[in-house]
Amino acid sequence: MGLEAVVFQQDLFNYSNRYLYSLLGGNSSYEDKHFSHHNQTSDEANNDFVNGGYWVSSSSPTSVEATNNGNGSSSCVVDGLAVAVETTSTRPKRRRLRTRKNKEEIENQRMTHIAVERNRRRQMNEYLSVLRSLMPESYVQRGDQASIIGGAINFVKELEHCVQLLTAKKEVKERSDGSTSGCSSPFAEFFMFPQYSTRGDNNSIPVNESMAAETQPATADIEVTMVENHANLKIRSKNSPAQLLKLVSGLNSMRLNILHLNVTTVDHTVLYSLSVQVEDDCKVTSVDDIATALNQLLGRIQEDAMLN
Amino acid sequence: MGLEAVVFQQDLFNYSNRYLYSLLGGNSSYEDKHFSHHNQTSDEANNDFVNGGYWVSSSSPTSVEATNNGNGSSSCVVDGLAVAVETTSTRPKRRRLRTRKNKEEIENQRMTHIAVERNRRRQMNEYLSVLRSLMPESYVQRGDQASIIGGAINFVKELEHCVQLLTAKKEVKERSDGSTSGCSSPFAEFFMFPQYSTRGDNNSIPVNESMAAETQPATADIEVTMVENHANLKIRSKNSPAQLLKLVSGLNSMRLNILHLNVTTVDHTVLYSLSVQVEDDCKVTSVDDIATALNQLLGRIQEDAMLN
DNA sequence: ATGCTCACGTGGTCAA
DNA sequence: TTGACCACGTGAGCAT
Repeated sequence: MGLEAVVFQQDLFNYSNRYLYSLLGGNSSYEDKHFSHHNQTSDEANNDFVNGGYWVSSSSPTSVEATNNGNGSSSCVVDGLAVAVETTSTRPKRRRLRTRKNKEEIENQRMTHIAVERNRRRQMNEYLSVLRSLMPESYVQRGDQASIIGGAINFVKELEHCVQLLTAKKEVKERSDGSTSGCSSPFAEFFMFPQYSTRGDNNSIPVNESMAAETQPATADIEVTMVENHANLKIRSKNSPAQLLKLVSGLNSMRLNILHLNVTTVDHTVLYSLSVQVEDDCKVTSVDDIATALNQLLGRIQEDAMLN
Repeated sequence: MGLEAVVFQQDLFNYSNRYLYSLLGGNSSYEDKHFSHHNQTSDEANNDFVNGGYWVSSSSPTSVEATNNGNGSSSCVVDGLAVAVETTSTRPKRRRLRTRKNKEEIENQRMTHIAVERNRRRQMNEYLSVLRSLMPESYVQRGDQASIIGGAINFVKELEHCVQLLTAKKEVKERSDGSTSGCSSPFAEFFMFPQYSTRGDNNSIPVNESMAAETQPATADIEVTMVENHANLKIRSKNSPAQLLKLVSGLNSMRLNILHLNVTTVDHTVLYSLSVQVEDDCKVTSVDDIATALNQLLGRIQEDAMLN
């Protein structure tokens, strides 16, 4: 292998060799590159067609393959170079061996670098195609990847606008007008007359009649309303691990049968909104009883979270 | 400037001049490059800030401008090159002129190409930053541009889900009849490509590769989609006592952290729609794994309900 | 021919 | 050191 001869015929340019290599490897052996690589890329393409339909993010096998192919082609090219220069070099062999190992390692790193970079590009394109797939056609006329994310911008704006509109319409249906402007904490606007509230400025509820609540502090915002044997519960609290599990378990043991449940998490605040059926053998039947029981339950859950 | 001397000390390689030039120009003479080009790029930047702020998808004006600027800067460079060639070459003058013109033009095109490409990259980054700016913080922890569009995928899904929910709620409020194009069973329209389905007419998925699913029958309609470590789960099943409790418990023990959960009950059919975060120590990471685990979990829950 | 887009290989840089 | 990310310049392909 005359590889080393080429590399060290001039010690001056430590880097330019790499460039010459890439030059010749990139230009003269073009068909070589497109042979060794095109197989790979077409395989990838096929793979993506099979997997991509179902969105499986398996990136590792292809990258390994790419590395192998890259090594194969590169060594071949370098051999070609070596023959031409072998006649001109007269260096001792020791240095050649040491430096050869060095070069090998550098080549190795280089190939992994190439593979990694290729992977990165591929993942990006996968994401782009996914993003494109879940947008309506009109937002992405040009398949251009800049246009895709441009269309995503518009689409997100549109969706947000849509959500805003719908929630506004829903809000205006409930006639909860006006008081949403100064709500600093999330979900605060969901509570009209909470039995328990963590907010200090407990306005709009001047004399809360839930005297039972005063014996223990509020662990969360809790609002309970009831019609016949159906109750609507709204709970806003800090999130904690397994909170939902314990809450559901507690309600279950309280003989409150969950019909609808909606939990929404924003940052570390979570809002539970549920409608439950008060079973016949349930011990707590009034709104205040339920609210108190909920407050105790959430207090226990919080304590649990503290300990763990 | 010793740059050109290096470039033309060998006439052998017709292309390598370009490469060596770009090498030295790109690496060693960093400040040089940033002298001649930076005027241009900064002008472009200003211009794009004016246009880009308004979201005008006009790629042509900027490109034209880039071309002009590229001409100016490139001619400068080429002049420098020409001087260097005069001293070392001994060719007749006619050819020199022709080739010089040729070289000039090629250099010209090259510079415009560079400028265009640079513009393209810049525009892409602008789009990315815009897209990032209008997403909540939690969707884009890592400022990575792959993560940005990954987060955008999640965000779009979440928004779409939200819209679907709101419109569905509005619809169901106005009319409770199941006239949605012949869907006999409720919630059937929520499933696009379920991994498990209780419906016999499993059309539109001719050869689903999830062979693991066939080993056991579907206990419910289950659809899992995933992006990064966020998964969206849709489950439709028959209602049974404490089903939700067991489901939440099961997900908890599977290290699937529930971010959003929505359960809706109609008659004896219940639809769970939840978005979960796949924790780092989770054993099931692929969509099929999760779907299979869900199917098993629901099967166990159903068996439990049978016995009690 | 020209413009535009993309994939590629590469060097620089920042953090673990 | 290593790995991840990014910007860069460059050649190819595909449209106008």
